[in-house]
Amino acid sequence: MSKETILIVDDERDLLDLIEYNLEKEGYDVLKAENGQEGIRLAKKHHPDLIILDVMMPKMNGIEVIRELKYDRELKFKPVIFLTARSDEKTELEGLELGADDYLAKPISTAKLLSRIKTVLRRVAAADEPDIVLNAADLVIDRSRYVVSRGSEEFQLPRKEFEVLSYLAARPGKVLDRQTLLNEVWGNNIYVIDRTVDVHIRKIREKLGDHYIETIKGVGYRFKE
Amino acid sequence: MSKETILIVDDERDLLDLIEYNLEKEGYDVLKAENGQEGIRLAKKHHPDLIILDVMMPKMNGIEVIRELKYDRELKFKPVIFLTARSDEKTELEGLELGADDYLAKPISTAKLLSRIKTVLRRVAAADEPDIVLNAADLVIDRSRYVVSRGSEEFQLPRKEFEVLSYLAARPGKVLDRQTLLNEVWGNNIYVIDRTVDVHIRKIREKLGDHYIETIKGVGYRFKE
DNA sequence: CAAACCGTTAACAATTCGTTAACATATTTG
DNA sequence: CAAATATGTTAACGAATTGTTAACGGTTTG
Repeated sequence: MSKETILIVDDERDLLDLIEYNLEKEGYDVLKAENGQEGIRLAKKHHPDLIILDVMMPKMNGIEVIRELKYDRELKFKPVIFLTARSDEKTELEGLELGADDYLAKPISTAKLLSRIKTVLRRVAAADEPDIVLNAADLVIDRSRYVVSRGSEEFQLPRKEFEVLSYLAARPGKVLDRQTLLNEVWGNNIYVIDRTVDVHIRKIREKLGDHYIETIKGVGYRFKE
Repeated sequence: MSKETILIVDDERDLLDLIEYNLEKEGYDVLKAENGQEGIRLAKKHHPDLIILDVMMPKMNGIEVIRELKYDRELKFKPVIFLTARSDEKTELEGLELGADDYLAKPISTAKLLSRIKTVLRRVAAADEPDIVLNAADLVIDRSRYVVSRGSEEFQLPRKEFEVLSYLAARPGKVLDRQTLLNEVWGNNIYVIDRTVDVHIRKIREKLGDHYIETIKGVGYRFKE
């Protein structure tokens, strides 16, 4: 098992070096970025296992960085630890979908940061990330191409339908209720009526046939095993 | 056209930091290793574009590092610049098949090192271009002449349009979001709004027809397979 | 030095997608 | 079986995304 790579994004060079020193001592590979743009670039290039991100930065702040990273399928699910100087920044962060993320108030304690890092990395290691190409029933779901195919047939599903299908197909046999689907596909704090899920399921069935997704009445939906 | 990554392996921490400082100033990504083992590990993990390697190191010297790297398919042809303290070390190195490599005598001059790095990287970049002529769909994309042709028709695309088309056409079927295109075609430290991509796509479609590049709404663009 | 060209941005138009609401149908429960 | 509850289905609206055009400044070219 190779060392894990951690990307630190902070505009204070001193803090950057301090964290680097401590993380390297713990055996992590460290990437440093002094601004958001650079952080995004390094993240896209090296796919770190964890990102430590200062919320308050000139030009592009941490929240903007996160928004940007969420567009990248490879990085969307990377865990992030936010560094916040003021508690009201924390409030602002709660508006985002944070997934496996965490936050830490400045001034940071090195011991606390290390402890958080280990916790987050352990949690992520346990979670199984879906494959880029998913085989489910007689379908091939290719996330990098955004295409669903069955034999030589190809289906172009709009984004939400594609994501709902992906999520279900990645967990065949498992019944997922609407609220879970909304949390996982839409995000934790987007407020959308749960019947919206039904409509997307309907559209997926219309395109692919209705024998892939089963309805478990009173509970939710599941992808046929 | 992203930044190039350079791995420095040297047991002198001061020299390591000095080189790092200068390379970062020049816009390279820098990885540091203080011994051969660590250097090999970082090389395998990050696939740097160039390796700067001290010949004289305790435990595992530079020559052993190279022997090890030559076993790795991915790293076998990576260019290496050796730092040698004595001229007889250079003699020893000439016994190896070094390919695109180079030497530099210690104590090193920063200016000279930078100049060598640029030369080596330029040479590699020229040889490294996957295909000078790219066949995609019914198009022939000639990188050396900057011409796109379909049968006997020839199209002269401006540079950015040409590069966007090339990048997409080299990865048929793959959906590329705007940010990725900006990073890869424009480069990482260029600040351009992502809608600029749309305009270039539009112009490419205008010239070649709109059946080559598909829009994946909410995600990005892809070249038709 | 003027003209042409290129890359970028901004503004507006067109389109698609996501969501909701409303009604229909199915299933469960008392 | 009737009522209550849950899901299926459709259509329409609005928001989000992309298409398209034009203009501006910078650079290259004749």
